Amino acid sequence: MKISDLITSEILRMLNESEENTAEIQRNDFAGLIGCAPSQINYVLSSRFTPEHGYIIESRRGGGGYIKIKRVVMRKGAAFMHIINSIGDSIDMMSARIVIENCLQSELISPDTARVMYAALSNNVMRSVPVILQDSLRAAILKEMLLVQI
Amino acid sequence: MKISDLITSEILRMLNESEENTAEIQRNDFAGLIGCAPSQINYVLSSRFTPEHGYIIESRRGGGGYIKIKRVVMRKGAAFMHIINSIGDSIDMMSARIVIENCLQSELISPDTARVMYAALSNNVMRSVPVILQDSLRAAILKEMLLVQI
DNA sequence: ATAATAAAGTCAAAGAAGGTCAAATGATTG
DNA sequence: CAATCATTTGACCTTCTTTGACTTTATTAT
Repeated sequence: MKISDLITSEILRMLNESEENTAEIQRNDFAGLIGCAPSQINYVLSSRFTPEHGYIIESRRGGGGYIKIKRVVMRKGAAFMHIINSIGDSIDMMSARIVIENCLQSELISPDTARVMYAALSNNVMRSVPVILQDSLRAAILKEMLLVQI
Repeated sequence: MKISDLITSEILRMLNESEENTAEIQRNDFAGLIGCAPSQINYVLSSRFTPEHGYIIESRRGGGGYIKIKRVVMRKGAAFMHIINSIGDSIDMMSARIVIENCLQSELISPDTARVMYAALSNNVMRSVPVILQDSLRAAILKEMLLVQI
């Protein structure tokens, strides 16, 4: 019964139906169709269709305005390098989860591998080092694990 | 009559009734139904529905949040638990390597999984924490990763 | 050009969950 | 009986969602 999920799945449906991996919407109309505040479309886009998730957004305001959501498809090596570079020296658990889910969804890694990754980054592990070191440790572990996937 | 036991049996009932070996609850509603503090649900989950017990928990916060309890089939059970228990709170890299090779030999884990494990325990990772913490960190990571192999 | 109109963007507040931790209490065992 | 272990509770924290008021940008009609 979550509106965000409805919006998400509707966009995904449009993307799947499109030959171009592109969905184009009119924000206000779309919001009216779903039955939500227009700004909620922005919320969904910025929380689930970011470059980290593998999407590019393009839009125009004013009369005849639109929002275009493009799904980008990369080859494995390039995709991983991109992901690894985006991690940097430090990452919090939320972002790490997004990275793993994204890899899983685009089938860059198997569910088995994802589970091992989650395990290596779990709270139980993080608890064994001081809080100040956790984000950098998490980044180090995640990057190493992604590196061997290439 | 212990409330924890009530919660436990209620969850088990839901699992048994489910075709998917999955129970999904709304923490606050469920707590209200049972008549206990919401946080007690967490207590029960973390004391009786852990990976060691053969369950995987997944949850989301915020509006429309939920807790999903999945029962997983333990196919490797006993031998595995023995290995995990033998690790203790601290392990050096040589011993860790032996553990992984052992699991690999006995086909408890796949070569892919072994590679991820080695990555998570690599020097690059260890370098990000003080030397005194390295052996305990290594043990924590290894145990968590083995635990999800069950 | 200007003004009116038609989009989309931003941001912060409020609401809706679940998570954590430690203190208090209760149960078990040596 | 003391010590340890398990349970219960509540206060506080973090994350996710929803909404709406206000801003910015583009187009169109005057």
